[in-house]
Amino acid sequence: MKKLLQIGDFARLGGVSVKALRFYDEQGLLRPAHADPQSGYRYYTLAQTKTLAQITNLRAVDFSIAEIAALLEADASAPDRAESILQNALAEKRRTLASERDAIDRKITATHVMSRCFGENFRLRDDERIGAPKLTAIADEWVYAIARDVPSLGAPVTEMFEQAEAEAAGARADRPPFLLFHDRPTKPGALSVEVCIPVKTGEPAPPGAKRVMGAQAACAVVYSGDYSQTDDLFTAMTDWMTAAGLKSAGPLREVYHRFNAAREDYRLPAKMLANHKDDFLTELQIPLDMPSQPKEIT
Amino acid sequence: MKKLLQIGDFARLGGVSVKALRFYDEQGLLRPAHADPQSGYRYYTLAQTKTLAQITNLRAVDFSIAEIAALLEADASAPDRAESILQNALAEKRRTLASERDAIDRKITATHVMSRCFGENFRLRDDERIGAPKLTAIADEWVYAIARDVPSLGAPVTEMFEQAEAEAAGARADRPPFLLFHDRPTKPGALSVEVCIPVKTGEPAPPGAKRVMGAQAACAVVYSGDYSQTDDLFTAMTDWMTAAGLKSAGPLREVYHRFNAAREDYRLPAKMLANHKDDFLTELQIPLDMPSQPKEIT
DNA sequence: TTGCTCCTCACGTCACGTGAGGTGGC
DNA sequence: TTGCTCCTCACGTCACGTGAGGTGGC
Repeated sequence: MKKLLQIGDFARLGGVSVKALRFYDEQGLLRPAHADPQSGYRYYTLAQTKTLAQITNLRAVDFSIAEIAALLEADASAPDRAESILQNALAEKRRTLASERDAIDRKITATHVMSRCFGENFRLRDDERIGAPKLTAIADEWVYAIARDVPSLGAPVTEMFEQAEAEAAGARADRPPFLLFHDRPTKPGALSVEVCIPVKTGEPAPPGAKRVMGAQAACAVVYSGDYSQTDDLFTAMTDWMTAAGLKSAGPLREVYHRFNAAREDYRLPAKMLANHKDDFLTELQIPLDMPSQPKEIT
Repeated sequence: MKKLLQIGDFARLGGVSVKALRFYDEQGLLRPAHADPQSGYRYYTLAQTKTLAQITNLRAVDFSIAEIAALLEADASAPDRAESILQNALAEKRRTLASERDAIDRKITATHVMSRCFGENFRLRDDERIGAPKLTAIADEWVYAIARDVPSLGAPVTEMFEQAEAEAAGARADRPPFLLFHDRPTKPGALSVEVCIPVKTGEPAPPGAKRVMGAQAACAVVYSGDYSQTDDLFTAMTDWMTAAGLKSAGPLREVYHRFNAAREDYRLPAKMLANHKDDFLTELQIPLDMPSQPKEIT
């Protein structure tokens, strides 16, 4: 005759709450060995500490109730394969935990960066056309790109965009085009730039498309109005970054959220178009060099 | 005249969802610069990207909405103290994040331990009086303790418990008493044991009480019935631990969840008492040496 | 006029914790 | 009989995401 434990005793022995046991019952993870149909009282056996230990051990390393249910199910229905199923699940959980730890490390680094940024109070200048600098991530993008050395910005770049938009038209994605400033001009005085038109990323990869890498961290500022402000703003941003102790890593990016397009046949969504330069919306992004080992900074 | 942005545009520029902006409005974190009373449409200015950047930056390092609200409030109502308030909040968040990272490290270690334990399938032997071994933490405890070298278990230890219960009676806590086996007997053949009666931990610390340290990880087995099984079970547990690649660190602990007490005046709660030895509930706990650097184990 | 964007509810998330109000068992 | 334990709802958590169903603006 097996000894039956009341839910409170079983909970204390197992180091869980009575509420948790009722929840596991409801979820089908751990049914009491006996339940009084009259009173509803739940009774458990010592043998059930095995299942409970499996549950608490798996919960302790962040398995969800659903995952645990699947593992217990495998244990019951396919005991011979259960071991390898479990080892695989543990190995994958390890990878998940490792990437969570990396995410936390990045957050710790970010607090150090913010400690210095906030001293600068997130203010570049008192111009209502200019937003506040923000820390952000830049996603990788599939784009149709044209790279070229140009003598100056303006007309030559516009022409590159016209060409790229026309060629990308069929596969164009709904995301804003941008310009990369590569810091290796081949002729003195020339600018090395690359125009990028985001394209749809279906299978297969669109012909002629390439992948442009983003950045885990970047400093970004949005501004409205014409492009004559770009130079000044870039200088202000680098000053601000210097004051905040940040270093750039990678090419400057100018993103055109709202801009003027000469022709109708680029199939641009209406939200990207602005007829007057006062309505332009542009963003400058500077990828940041985030220290990967924040431990010594305090 | 300030340029007003629709919620969708503002969301895209800020890298957040429209739903998030509505939520921040509702929570009072970021009210739109203008709201059309007729249509309910929300409109934002570029200047508001500053507040949005503060929100997203703080969210990115795990500040809650309530914490951010408090920080923004401080920024608005006490601008001179805001900087130091923020630096303090960041420093504390850093500590929180660091301890979360440590917790994740411990979980990763635990997955390695479990990889080996599950191979042993959490089964010691087919005896329904014996529960499954589980991994658990042992909490620190305030106890009234008596340490002594005894020639054997049984009567001498019972006497120590009687004495300790009697002396601790007034301050006794509702937790089970336990016995520590110290592995440094002073005479050959003698056992060095310490009986521990948990006491209430009010202020001030109870007279004569001492703090017994727990363990971050331990292997534990619950069994019912009399104490003649202890030796066998301890051997089985150490065998199981060896097979699972675990090492003990610290004194064995025997916890008496349900036991026989000769006298009524110890003020023991009824749930701890058992008149017959078949109803005894006892737990053996072996503190574990958890490797703190799991990185090299794969 | 057609799309597109916007609006306000209402509900779901995840693993329980926190009562409320009532009953069963020693 | 008195406490204590147990029961079943019902609701809250946290920061939004996911529709449903409807309206406003270019």
